[in-house]
Amino acid sequence: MDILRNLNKAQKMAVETIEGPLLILAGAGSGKTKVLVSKAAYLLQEKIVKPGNILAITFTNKAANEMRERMEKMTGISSRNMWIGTFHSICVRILRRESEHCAFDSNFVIYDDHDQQVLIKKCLQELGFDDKKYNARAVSANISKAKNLLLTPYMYLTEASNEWEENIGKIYELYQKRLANNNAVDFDDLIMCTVKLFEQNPQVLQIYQNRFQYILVDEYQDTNTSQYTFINLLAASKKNICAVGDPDQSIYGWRGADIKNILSFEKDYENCRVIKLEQNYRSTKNILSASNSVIANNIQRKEKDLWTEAEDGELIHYHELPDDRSEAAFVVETIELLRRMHGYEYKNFAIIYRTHTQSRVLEDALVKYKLPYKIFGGQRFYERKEIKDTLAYLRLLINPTDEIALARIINEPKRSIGASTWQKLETSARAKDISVYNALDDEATLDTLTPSARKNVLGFYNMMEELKNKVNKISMAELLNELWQVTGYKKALEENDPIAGEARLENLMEFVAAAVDFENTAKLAEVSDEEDALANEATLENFLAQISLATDMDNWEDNQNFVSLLTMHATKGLEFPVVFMTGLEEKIFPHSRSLLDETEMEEERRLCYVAMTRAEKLLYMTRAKSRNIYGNYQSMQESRFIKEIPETYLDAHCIDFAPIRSRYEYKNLDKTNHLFTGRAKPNYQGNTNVQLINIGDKVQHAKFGVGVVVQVQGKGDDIQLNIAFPGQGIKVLMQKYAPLKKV
DNA sequence: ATACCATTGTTTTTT
DNA sequence: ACAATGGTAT
Repeated sequence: MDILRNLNKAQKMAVETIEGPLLILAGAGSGKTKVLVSKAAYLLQEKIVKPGNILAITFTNKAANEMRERMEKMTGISSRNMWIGTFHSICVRILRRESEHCAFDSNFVIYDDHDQQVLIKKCLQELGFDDKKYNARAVSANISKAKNLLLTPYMYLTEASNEWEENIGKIYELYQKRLANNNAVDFDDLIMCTVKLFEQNPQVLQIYQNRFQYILVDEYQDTNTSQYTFINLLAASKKNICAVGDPDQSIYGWRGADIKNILSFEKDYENCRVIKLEQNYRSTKNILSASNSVIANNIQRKEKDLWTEAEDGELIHYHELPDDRSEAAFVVETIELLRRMHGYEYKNFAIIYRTHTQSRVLEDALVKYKLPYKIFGGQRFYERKEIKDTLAYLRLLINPTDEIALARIINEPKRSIGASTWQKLETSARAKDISVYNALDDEATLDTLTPSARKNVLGFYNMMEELKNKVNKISMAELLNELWQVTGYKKALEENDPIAGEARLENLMEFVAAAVDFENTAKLAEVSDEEDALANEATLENFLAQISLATDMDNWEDNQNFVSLLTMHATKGLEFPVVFMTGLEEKIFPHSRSLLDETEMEEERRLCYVAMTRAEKLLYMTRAKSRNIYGNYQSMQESRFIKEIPETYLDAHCIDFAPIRSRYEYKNLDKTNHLFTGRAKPNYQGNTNVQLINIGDKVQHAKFGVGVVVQVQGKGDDIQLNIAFPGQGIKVLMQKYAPLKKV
């Protein structure tokens, strides 16, 4: 019995307990993933459970992919029919199949954060609310909170106790209506709609209850009310639910996660078994002891005893630096030192921080030192303008009622369909109660436009109609190329901005690659999968859904060699030989917004615990005495979390200003012929105009065209160029700012 | 209709 | 410091 061989006693018991409710309290680094994978494998191989009867829910796509891969490797059984995914992806799948019971069609689109804000702003306008008092961000946070608690607009309005809440309720109500008009849902809807679907259609719920005989839930401590309800509905009949989590790692309270869900699991399920995994296989004794000391300061907590057989290891390295730039330089120099002297590789390092903004200084330092790195944060690739534009086109093709998408691209590239024309279209569409897209070829609507606008609008409409006919008939790559061609998008990129356009075109190519990849994977699945063909089909709808739910954490590739930069939240579930925790300062970490609230402070402390326990061998903690915030320097106090680590585990250093400072001031690095020459190629794409330009060179400028350099002044970062552009005279340009390219 | 400038808010964390 | 917005000039 291979599956059980490499497990300790508690782990083995957790795997073998398969009937009835089971709670696994898994401390950091206790082999949680291993247990989950083994359990799924055990069910399939030893208990002959069909893959289709297992539902495994993880917190991230990355965790889902990892589970899938490891399980297939362990058993050799295809996991294709097994439902593994995040709450969101599982719910999309269910909603697509059951859309007949819902307020939308099966080709619904998923609005991201940005689309959501745009729509809320429109609602605010429509209702005549002051968008200063009701800013879109705050409103969407409130709506999200309501949805996480499964409150419909009606319920919210009923419970509203003041004017603000009443108005939020009204906005919420209209927002839902507009979403329905656009055949769109937001992230929170995915879960809430599925729960409502189950509650209102017992016969549908029953189908899924019968199907999912075994349910595994990862990171149970981070479930919110709607997710909790979703799980409970599904598990209600068979009660074969296995929840895995660690209350000490609950860090998503701000997103509605309720730590009570895991704490009351035993009350929720009678005859529940509880298994604790307390042996840590990840970190050294010192790292573990230090982490345990910090988390012990939380009052609201179940005692837990995490231990390890590992050696003591080095003490926690704590360094105080004069400012944020020296902090960054220190981190980068230390990485390079460890790499050269102690045989670490770039991929062994993680630099982590509390907020994304902190990454900028660190990135600067990495660029200067020429280290390869990758920043993980949000959905950067899919948020690029050219990608979002393309997505808007695609969304419109499958769902013409999507007005947010239409508004985005109707005049992108420029087709002389401006704000006033849009206004007329929208007014007319509202009056006739049709979508704006349908108004585009409505005679009465067109009559309200100027002749030239009419021509442009019709041209756009016909173009889109022709593209629409090709959807799901030609390959994704063909469709994309055709789209960029006929819409003139590619041409506009090339012409308007030859320099930046090139990078954008590369992104578009990367997008094609992603599409082709999706198509291939999905086609593979179609062949082998009778049961679930619909959900895996290589359709544009499914491709878009996958993208909406994708993050750049998903494509984490272990074989690539770079330093990882990420937020503390994003590190959950990951581990690194060497971890740098930066910005250990009051107001940064713990964050200023949590200083006054004891509950929030405890969540910050759990976050600290999560971050510290990511480290296997070495843990560095750093802080700056002074930090650039909102553009000017502020003096910072040491984080309380440092004070909570007993001195016996700490090796503290304070690096003051001169003369040591120069060592950590990377500005002068080249001149002093420092020990680091940097061999690796950075994957930094930003400032690529570090090119040698001399008098007489021909250069291409984004706006002025081709010119000849007639004079070069200054040096280093401040090179000033005088360039003669035929017919436009001599322009004086700063090389670092000017969009220039040598020709 | 567009391009440019001034002003504003924005910074927690994410599917 | 920066991005996003809104207003004004072309």
